Amino acid sequence: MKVTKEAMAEHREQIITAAAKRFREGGFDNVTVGDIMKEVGLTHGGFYGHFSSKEELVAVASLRAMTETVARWQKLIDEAPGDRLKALVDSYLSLRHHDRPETGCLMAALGSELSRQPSAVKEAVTEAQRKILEFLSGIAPGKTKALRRKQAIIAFAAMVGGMILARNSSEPQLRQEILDTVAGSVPNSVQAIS
Amino acid sequence: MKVTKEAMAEHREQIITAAAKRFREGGFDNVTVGDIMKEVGLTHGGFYGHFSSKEELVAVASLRAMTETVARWQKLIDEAPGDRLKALVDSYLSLRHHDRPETGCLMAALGSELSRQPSAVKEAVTEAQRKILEFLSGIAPGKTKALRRKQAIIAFAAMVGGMILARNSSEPQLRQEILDTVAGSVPNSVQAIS
DNA sequence: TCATTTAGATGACCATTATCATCTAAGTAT
DNA sequence: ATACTTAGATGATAATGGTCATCTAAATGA
Repeated sequence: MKVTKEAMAEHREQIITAAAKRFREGGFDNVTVGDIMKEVGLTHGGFYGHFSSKEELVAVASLRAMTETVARWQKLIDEAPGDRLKALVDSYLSLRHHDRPETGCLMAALGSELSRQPSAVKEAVTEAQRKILEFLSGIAPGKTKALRRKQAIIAFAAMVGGMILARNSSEPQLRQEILDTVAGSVPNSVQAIS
Repeated sequence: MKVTKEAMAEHREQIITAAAKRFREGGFDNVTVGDIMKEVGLTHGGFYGHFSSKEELVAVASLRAMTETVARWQKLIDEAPGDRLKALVDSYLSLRHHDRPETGCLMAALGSELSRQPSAVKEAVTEAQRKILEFLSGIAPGKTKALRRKQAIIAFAAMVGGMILARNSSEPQLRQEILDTVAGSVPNSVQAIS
């Protein structure tokens, strides 16, 4: 069953997209090549025509997830009036994001697993992380560039940590307390170090 | 080869301790029952005399790791002069902790995997998390109880997020920048929301 | 239109692992 | 000491999952 060149390219895209979702949802180890291919509507064997190994897909899909996220953030702040960083933080630390790791931030969904991946994966992620910090620096308030950079780092750390803590709280009340408290603190904390 | 009652209890402890280490080092999925038993000096089959399943060990070992951490923190602040929260944060966001996930904070080492564990595990972790927040509330500066509680949550989120971001930066420079920036911010951010 | 190329399907292989039944030798209670 | 109990060793089992060789049918180029 050969397929158009375009169809093949599309399949590749679909595999990456599906992987980026499923990995964030279930973790790299618990999602199989077969799972992903089935979701795309193909069979497991065809996978190795697109990627040389699952590890390669992990790298590509991780990058994809982070790119998606920045794109979503960009759209969000374009529409946000007033404090753009605050709008972003509130959206990040929302129940909606909490409930949907599969379309959310890669770091919050897979942060601890990522750090154990082979260096090829880690390097790709490092690059993407750099881009995220640059993006956040761009919307952070602050007089100097160095200050905005600091604010970006602090905000991102609080966002990722806050979401991970919230996702590990089975009590809805505690979960909400964490989300609200961290969200409420970020803009303040950021202004405090001026 | 039967063994003394005390020896058996000790074996159980050793299994939990080894598991708590290996899991933090390699992730729940990548460490096998056999790996852990081998580290203790026993064979894989004996495992099921101590635990009903690997899942049970995951829960017990997670709890153990968090308990260990709080104990270490207690010891640290007992010896720390001055700002206790700052001392703790600096120690947490150190290169030493960065390099040794296996003896460090469970949330930083396994945070994203934990949230996917069955509810029995998650509930145990939630309880431990509560204890950690109470502990941090106890050493946070602030006039009112509510304020100290907020500071505790914010600090913990920044610590966990900061360490995860650092562990995902393959560039030593970026890594150090993240650790330093987040560490430097926490006490400030905490005072800012008063 | 025909020959060539190749994306994907099929099926198998092999390694890994959680789990368990069975066995044995060493503690423990009488 | 003797009989009973049981922790741990051994080995098996069944499921899972990454990878690849092979096949086939459709697309492409001449």
